[in-house]
Amino acid sequence: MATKTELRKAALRERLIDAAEARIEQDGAMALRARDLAKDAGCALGAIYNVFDDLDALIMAVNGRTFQRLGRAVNLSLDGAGGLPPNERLIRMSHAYLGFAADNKFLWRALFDVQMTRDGPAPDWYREALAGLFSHIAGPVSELFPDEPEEGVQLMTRALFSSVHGIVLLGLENRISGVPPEQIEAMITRVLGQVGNK
Amino acid sequence: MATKTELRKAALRERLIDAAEARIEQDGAMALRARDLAKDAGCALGAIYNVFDDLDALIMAVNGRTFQRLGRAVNLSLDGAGGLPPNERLIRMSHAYLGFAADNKFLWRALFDVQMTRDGPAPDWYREALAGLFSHIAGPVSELFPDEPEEGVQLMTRALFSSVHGIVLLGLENRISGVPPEQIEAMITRVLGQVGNK
DNA sequence: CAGATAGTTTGAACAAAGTTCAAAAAATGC
DNA sequence: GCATTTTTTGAACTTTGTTCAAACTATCTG
Repeated sequence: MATKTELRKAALRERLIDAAEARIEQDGAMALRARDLAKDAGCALGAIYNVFDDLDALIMAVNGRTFQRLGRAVNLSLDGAGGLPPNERLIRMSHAYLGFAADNKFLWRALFDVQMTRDGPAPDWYREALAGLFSHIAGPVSELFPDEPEEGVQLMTRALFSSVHGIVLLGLENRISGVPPEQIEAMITRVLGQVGNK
Repeated sequence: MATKTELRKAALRERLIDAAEARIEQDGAMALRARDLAKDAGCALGAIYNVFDDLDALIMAVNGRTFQRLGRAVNLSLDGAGGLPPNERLIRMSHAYLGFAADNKFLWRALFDVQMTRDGPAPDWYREALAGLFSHIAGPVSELFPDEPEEGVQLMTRALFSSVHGIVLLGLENRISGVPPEQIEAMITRVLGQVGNK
């Protein structure tokens, strides 16, 4: 049953995720402060810890939302692209990935940053969300390599995702390399354009 | 002139970098503690700040060393490989990159992690070290694409480095995906094996 | 409805951790 | 050998995440 207390708890949970999402979007996950969040959500400092184990857990909750949005963005890029050659579909998805990362820099980075801090394995839903992304890529890849066994397709899928991820990661990191978005797009296109050529 | 004081300062600097390197290698850059370092180096807590602006600057000094070692490792992989086809040379370098990252996980990660925390651009020597890595890749790439203008070669070079970096990054991040090293190697080989095929 | 009991929320207090800076120690100059 | 400058020191300050005894609220019972 949903007691009054449970409802309040759920509402607070929501408000905290909202606040954390806004703050991460603005300043990045590193800049999250428990006291700021409590103010934003209109609750006591300690209340955060009645709802989340720690701030990392709260960031992970935000990551859950971000993963949903990322998945939708990548999916959307395939709308009406069913007839295109697999190469082209891979490029579209990757460009969508780049676009999402560029538009949601801090939120997107939080997706991969937090994991590095933690010790244990990522939660199940997290691994599943990543697997979901992979599954979209596996389609075109298996079309590109029809003779490849299942295992090889999986490996290639993972490899291509990682490649695009790396290009986006270093491309957006303008402290290190700083490349304009059109060039990042061009890099993806060139690398993926090669794939499957005999 | 090298006064006695300056010599001591230089020696302390060295000891601090040694200590920080050892600690990062063991537990990662996140686990660096100013008080631990002071004990390790046999100096006062405040002495760290006479020699480095802050702990980030110390980590960057360690990164300097790590970059040197990484550069040597990648170079070494080309020893006696001058006659190999460019594809093969790219694969060798990338495998060396993977090997270094796997053997120096925390130190290698510090190379790219710290930048994300900072605001300003990376120091000159850092960008130059990265450019040095790129330059080794540019050779084989321009052989693979002889008709490509300089700019396109640079773009492709950056793209390939980023791809390999992404594969290594996600491959070693076993909280997220956890792939055995041989498979990471296979992923690199497959992606780079495609490059340049017409 | 009042009082007792169980559950919830609160924010002051605690425990790190990076950084500063007045005072002590050391080096240098005369 | 004293005075002055420079260097080194570590206690103190600040900022954080996190805890937990106390205050508060809700629920139950007669």
